Amino acid sequence: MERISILDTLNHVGEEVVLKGWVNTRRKMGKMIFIDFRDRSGVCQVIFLPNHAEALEEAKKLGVEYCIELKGMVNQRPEKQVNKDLATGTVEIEALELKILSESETPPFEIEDEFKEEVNEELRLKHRYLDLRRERMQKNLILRHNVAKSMREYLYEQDFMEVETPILTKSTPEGARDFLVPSRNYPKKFYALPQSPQQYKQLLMVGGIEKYFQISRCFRDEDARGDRQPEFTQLDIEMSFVERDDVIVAMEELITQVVKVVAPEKKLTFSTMPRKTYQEVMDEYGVDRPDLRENKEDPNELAFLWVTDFPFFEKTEDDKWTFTHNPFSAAIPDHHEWLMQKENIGDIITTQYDMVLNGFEIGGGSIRNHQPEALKKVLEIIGYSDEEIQANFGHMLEAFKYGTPPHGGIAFGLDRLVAVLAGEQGIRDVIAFPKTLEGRDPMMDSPSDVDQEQLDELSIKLV
RNA sequence: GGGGGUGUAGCUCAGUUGGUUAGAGCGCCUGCCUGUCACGCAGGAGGUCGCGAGUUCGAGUCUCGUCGCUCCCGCCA
Repeated sequence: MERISILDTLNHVGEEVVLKGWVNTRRKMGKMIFIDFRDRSGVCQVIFLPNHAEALEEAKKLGVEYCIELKGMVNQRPEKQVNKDLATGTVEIEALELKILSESETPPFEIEDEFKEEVNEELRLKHRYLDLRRERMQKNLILRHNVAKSMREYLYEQDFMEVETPILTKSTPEGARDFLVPSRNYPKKFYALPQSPQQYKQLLMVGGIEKYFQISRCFRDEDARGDRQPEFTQLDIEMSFVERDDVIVAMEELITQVVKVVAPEKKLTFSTMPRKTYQEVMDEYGVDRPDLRENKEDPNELAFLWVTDFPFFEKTEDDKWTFTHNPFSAAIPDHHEWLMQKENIGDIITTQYDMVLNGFEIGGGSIRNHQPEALKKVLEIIGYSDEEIQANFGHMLEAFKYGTPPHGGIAFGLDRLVAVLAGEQGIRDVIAFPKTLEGRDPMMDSPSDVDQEQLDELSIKLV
């Protein structure tokens, strides 16, 4: 007989079924035993009665988290025994046969935690495989899966192409600190893990892909936060032949559609996302990612907002120019001449747009400089020499010589978006295997020592 | 790199002015229980009070150091 899911028992009243899953809780009542039986779909109650003595005898051995296979009869519960707190509360499984597939030691923390307190996070991470069995993490990962799935479905429908870009890539001087990977074939040289697929996706536009997306892992070797991990996931998008409004409209439709599909219970504060300039939000709210919810206590309210018209450059402490967001961005058309003449640098506005949700920056992008001369001006303004420009960005300038389409795009922080939709404070609870704030994995115990032999192959000497 | 919080049973925590044998709830084990669903009742096991020094007749408690975790600032194009 084929296994069915626990939730599906509702559709099999009066039938014999086979269920597989885990023992959530036990209630031993002398001559009969109840268990709450759990699989990915939910929980239902099983009763072991003396008229099926063999199963009852086996059930006496059961502990929590035992993995079992069960043949049973799905019975409608009498009116008085219905459990309104349980999705399957109108039925009950009368156990006929029980097979223990796998015993379990007593878990280090309780899996069934509806009324329990928050468990120390490091302990959860050390036994993440058990933490993942808990309702909270199951819900969050299912939500995350649904978000990614609906993003893909929408983008496929809109004729976007999914393309993978390298994880072993090149270190660049600007931006966040890189994670480095030593090269064996080229002693003393290093790959870097990508901080984002930015350059690759633009080169895909040069390559004629026109509409690209990727759910891509990004790496930044900076100290973590509740909403920042050393590795995180972006929905990365780039489009050719578009202007700023085209991207904003398309992305607004994408996100609105995703929310509608995965979280229909959510209410949007604004039916179309308001757009405010950086100057406006700073004047009105004092932050560049204001939380515009009308009722911040309402867990189902979502206030999206576009912030645009950021200054392109700002001064560093040592009085040099640096870019505020992205060196590959174009200036707004009205300021393009200023950029080309390197005039009024502090007043130049970039095409950068950020999507803000309930006070979190969940996405950002821009129209790019597709003319090599314009990109070169940006790099000159931030103080790179011709040699540095050639070494670090020569491939971009070279590529842009060959009929580069105007293009622009965006990257969404998938972890943050899912965290807000899940009502979680931080992104670690929507990532299957996150790192601690110090960048450690307590379960695998990484980072870790390596053999001398490995170091020798890489020409690395530890100090 | 800086600042705050925190560390006591498997888990979540309490622990008075420094006082003699360190507690509770949950979990776990044993027994009883045919309608429980946060089952109930009776009994039981379980502690390097993060680690190390110091003060003291006496330290979970005070002092110093150290380590872990966590939150924030710096940082994060």
